[in-house]
Amino acid sequence: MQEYGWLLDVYIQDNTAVLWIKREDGSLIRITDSYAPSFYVKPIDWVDRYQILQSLQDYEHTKAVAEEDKIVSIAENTKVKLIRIETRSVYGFNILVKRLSKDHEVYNADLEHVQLYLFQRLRIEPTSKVAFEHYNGRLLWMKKLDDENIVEPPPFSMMRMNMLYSMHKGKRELHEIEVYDKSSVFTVKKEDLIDYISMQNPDIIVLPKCDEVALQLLIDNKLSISRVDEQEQVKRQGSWGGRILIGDSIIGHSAEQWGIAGLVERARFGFLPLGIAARWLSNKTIDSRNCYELMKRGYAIPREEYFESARQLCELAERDRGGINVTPEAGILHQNVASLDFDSQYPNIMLKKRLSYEDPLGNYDSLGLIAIAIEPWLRRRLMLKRIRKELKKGSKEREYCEQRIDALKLILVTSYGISGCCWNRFGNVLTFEEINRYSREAILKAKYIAQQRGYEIVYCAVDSLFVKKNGANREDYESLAQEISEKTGLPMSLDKHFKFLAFGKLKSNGVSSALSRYFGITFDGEIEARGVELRRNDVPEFIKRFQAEFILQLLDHDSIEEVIDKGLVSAKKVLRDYLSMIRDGKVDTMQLMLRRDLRKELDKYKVRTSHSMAAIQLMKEGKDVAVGDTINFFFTDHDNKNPACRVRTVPEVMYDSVFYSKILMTAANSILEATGLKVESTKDYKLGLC
DNA sequence: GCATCCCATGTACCT
DNA sequence: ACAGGTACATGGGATGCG
Repeated sequence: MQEYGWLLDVYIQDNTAVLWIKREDGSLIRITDSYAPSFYVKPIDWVDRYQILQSLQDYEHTKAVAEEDKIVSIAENTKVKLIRIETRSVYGFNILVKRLSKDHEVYNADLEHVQLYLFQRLRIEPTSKVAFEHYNGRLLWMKKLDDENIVEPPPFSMMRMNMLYSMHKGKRELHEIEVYDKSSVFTVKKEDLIDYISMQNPDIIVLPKCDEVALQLLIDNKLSISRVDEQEQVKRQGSWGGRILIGDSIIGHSAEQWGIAGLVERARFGFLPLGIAARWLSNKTIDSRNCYELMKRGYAIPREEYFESARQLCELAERDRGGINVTPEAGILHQNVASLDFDSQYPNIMLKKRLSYEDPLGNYDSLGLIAIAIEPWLRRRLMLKRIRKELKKGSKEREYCEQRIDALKLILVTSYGISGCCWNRFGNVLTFEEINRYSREAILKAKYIAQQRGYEIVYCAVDSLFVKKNGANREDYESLAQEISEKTGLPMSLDKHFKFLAFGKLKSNGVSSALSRYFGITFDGEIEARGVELRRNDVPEFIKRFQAEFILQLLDHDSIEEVIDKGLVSAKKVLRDYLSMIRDGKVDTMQLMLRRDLRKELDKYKVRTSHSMAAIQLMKEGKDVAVGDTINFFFTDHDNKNPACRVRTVPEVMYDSVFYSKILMTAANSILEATGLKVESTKDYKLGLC
């Protein structure tokens, strides 16, 4: 009987492929499929070939041995006679690969088994909508159904939880679990958790420090997880018994930011199970897509094919340069500025110029590996952007759409980033440099065209151009972008139309302005900022709120005269209000917390940074602190000689009002300095302080 | 002997 | 194990001062 559903998870267990499918009625079904792992080996000569074939004939681990013609290098593209070894088990596979790879080139040998199964046998991306049939739980056939135009993600349910610990006889113990439901939070006792999970029956469970916590939970609850390979299952691919377990912070985003839609997008691009797609970084994810595309085309995957030739230093200096930029004038308030951006500049360059690892200069017209891997996804992202325009702001559909767009953006940008990276199996520095060269060329051309049309260049960086012209309106800027698109062959569009815009001064020398540090207000009345305090994650909420308010009060006016007359006055009032709030000790300490990530083990810190000191305090209180944790702390005595006495993690002591006044002033000053607006003297405010 | 400046270094965050 | 860039604290040594 034919059934329909979505491919929730796939993994290899006990030498069998296990597929979990979420059916349309919401039920979950587990189906198995046979899997015989295989790889290739290249004989050195005919004697060697004979020996390999002989030695494997009746070997206990081999199921079948055969010769096949395969392409083994993207650079050469010619077929080579390889020996294909099909093994009886994952164990046998590992033994044979280890033995043969000592003296031979082996192929398809360093991919995960689930990848080999998906690429060679199932050939359907996990999370896809599928039609299938099974007999007694054995897969008979499965077909991918098209759901490419549906913005809504598959109906996978997600549950997010947080662990609360308590101290018991000097030992840290899991006490209860906080579970986040759509809008509410409630706690579940440890012993009730498994019942609760069974009741809610989520497909995806999001939990902090996924692997350790998940394993411990399952072991604590004696849930048939004693077997080593099941523990491996959880650790390596984040799935267990039809549920996907992922960490709460995934590749730079939280699980919510990705959303199921974003994760599905990543899984489909990587041709990977959701749990793996959620934990693998971009290099591996893109490698996965590359390998799939190559295997589909008759390639055997080499262990490494990274290319970098030795070159003269002067040649390097000439070629290996990043994007150019024109430093903006700081200290003045620009009016009527437009920012024009090349859309997906790097991916478009790679495609248009046919640049790829194997053809770094784009000499041949054929589609290279990079284009093969990303072209469909660049097109898909454009389609999603078109769909987004039709979706209402704040609607669920729009959010799904945006999650997909963001996930693809990361993949596309990263495919440029890894093009010349030595960790990339197929990487080639020449390709990377050539992309940069075209990027420079394009932005130079854009600059030239804008100047020809009488626009003043305010700022120009890798893929964006800030221009202004007296009396120019939105349509003028749009047609300029249009012209640049046509002449460079790379799509460019108007991003923001600023009423007022200012660039931050470089803190190090105070003169030239900083790259990518600006703020302004658009004609839609929206504040836009890059790089300044209010955009920084480690700055206290109170300071960020202040700076946003300060900029709004200063710039939300119709003319520069009004900014000077009214804006400056009301902004100064905001500054005074916030300063007195700090001075009077009225600010909620939670609003003054700095957040900083612990990026290595505590004992590895050479410098006693404030957040590492805070982390030590937390540890002494019995909290568990680990790499990757975000430390929340605030300053109680910033100038204390002893770094350990400067900070606190819990708001039991009064904050250091001098310190917070100082950074508030800095946040205000960097705005005023950037605009060049004269305040009599910022010392005035300091007087009010002491 | 102590405060202050200078600067390399370490660390984290942003685009 | 994406690249490239900035900001800013720390702490040891140099310098200044009494």
